[in-house]
Amino acid sequence: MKRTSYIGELGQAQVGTTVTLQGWVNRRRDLGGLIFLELRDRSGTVQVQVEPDSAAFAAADTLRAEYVVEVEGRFQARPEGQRKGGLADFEVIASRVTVLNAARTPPFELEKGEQVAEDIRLKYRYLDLRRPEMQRQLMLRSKAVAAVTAFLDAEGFVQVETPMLTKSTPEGARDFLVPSRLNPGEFYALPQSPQLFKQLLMISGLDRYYQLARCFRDEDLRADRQPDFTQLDMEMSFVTQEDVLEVQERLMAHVFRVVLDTELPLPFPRLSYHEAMDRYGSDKPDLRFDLRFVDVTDLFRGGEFAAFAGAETVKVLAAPELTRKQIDELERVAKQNGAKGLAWVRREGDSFTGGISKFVGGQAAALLERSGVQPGGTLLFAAGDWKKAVTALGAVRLALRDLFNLAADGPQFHAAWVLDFPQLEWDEDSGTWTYMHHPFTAPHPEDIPLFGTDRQGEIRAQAYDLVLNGYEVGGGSIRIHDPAVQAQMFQAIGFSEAEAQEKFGFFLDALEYGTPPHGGIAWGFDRLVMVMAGAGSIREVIAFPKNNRGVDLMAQAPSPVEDAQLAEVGVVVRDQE
RNA sequence: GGUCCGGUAGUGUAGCGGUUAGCAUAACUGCCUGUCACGCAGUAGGUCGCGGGUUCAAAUCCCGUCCGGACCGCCA
Repeated sequence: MKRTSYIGELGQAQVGTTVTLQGWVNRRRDLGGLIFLELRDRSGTVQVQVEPDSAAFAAADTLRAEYVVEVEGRFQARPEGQRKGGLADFEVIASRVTVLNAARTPPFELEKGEQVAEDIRLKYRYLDLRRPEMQRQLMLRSKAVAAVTAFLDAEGFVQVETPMLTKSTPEGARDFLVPSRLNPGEFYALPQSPQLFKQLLMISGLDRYYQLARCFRDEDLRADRQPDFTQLDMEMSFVTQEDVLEVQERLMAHVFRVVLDTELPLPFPRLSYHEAMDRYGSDKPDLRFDLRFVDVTDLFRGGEFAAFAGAETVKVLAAPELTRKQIDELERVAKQNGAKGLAWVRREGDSFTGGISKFVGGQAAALLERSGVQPGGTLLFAAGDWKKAVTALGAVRLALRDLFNLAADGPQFHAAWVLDFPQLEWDEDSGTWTYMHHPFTAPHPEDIPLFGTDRQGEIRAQAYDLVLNGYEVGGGSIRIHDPAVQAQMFQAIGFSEAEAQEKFGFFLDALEYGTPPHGGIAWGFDRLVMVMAGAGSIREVIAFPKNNRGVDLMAQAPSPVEDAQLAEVGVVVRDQE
């Protein structure tokens, strides 16, 4: 290799030596007689000076932004008074400049990076990825992979790869389908997660498994959701929930220590699903700030304000002083998240004005005391079914966070566990019970007798979510290892024995051949890296992401295919209307 | 499927009923020996996303549509 070092490795020690560097022209400052170049590689940038009588001058004169060049020259300190700190204390006096490749004028200025429309950055992703910020994020991700691998390997986890072409299952997310040429009319599905395979590995006796698994879900996208994404998938045998959480906390702390030099306080705080929903209106609450709901259901029950009088739940959130415009915006948020409206009052002295204040006269003292609202501050109310009310107010809580930058005063990272999810959830659309996590999640043993009773909605699952800064970065459970409990579970969700056999027969068979108690978790690895990098979107930490319509704007995927290809796999495309 | 925001030279934006569609930056040409967002002078660059409507007149107002983004539904 002709290159003597990365640019970022240069420093005082190299002063006086001749170096050969290779990289891209970041910037050219042509003073006529004298040309300055900024040369960039993945490690940094350095200034190159080309003097008019130098053999390098002719080549340097032709350079433009993003040309690929090799520069040979003397590395030296800059004249005093022109040292700008760091590598800008030094420069390379070029003796030779070789153009390794010319470049067309870039479609956007790389240094404008973040300000450029994202679709243009995505179309020219290879240029966007030249930006130091993007390279920093990819390198951070790479470090996180290395840290995870080192930790889990040391803890005795075995890395196993599971198939990408597998069986479609009817439940959960929509599958991506792959036609089978050798079995016309039949399809593989891409895995939504390696769930059954990792459980089978426990049945196989591997005891501890992990994998950075690519997963695929054909659902609508969000800033933190891609159709293909990466899970750090783990499973352990002969463990209790407590064992899983303990390893996970040490793993997470290790990753933050190695990658970010940040200590996460252990153990992580825990709250139940019910507490999380009841206080913060989310099963993944952002706990960098507290701002919790206050229950005031009793103050309004049977009172004069009809909208609150008969409500199952009335919650209130104490906000800072808000303008009418801000309240309108927050009401819009509440409505989009299922509320009928967002009632409010403003504190003036020891009473309330505006909004629904004429209905709260009698409750003013109690409201003041319970909410602790500051003078001038606003109380925001949500009422209705418990779940609807808290969910809507939870969205308002996050809108307030964004409005007043509430997370800024808290810790940079806040990790917590959310536990005791319901085993079953009533699905209003289908009028049936369904699982909340997945159908292999083990219930709390003492709740098992509730299966099949009218209290089965109270069954708690041994399921847990890892929440970081308001993002669900991990979720898992202890699994059912007793075929009899598995049968009860299928029955509860209206799965006939025949259906269960057809969909999961191989797995149910396996359960009967000596299944150890086991449990595990999967991290949404892209999301975790996003939070660690301080990025606002998962796309910022994925090299080649898709946009929010699932389109790869660079590769132009998806795309139509040749009729001959379709014929080979036995697929006929119907006209769209 | 729904709600909201946006679309004007390569890029980022101003203009919001009558403008020669402006500014910055990038690009190109010339000048310039210590710049570092180099500077100076000049040149070129626009289907104002697309279609329809209102109007004497539309980048501007209305409707539709396409594209981009955020969110709801969905995502075990």
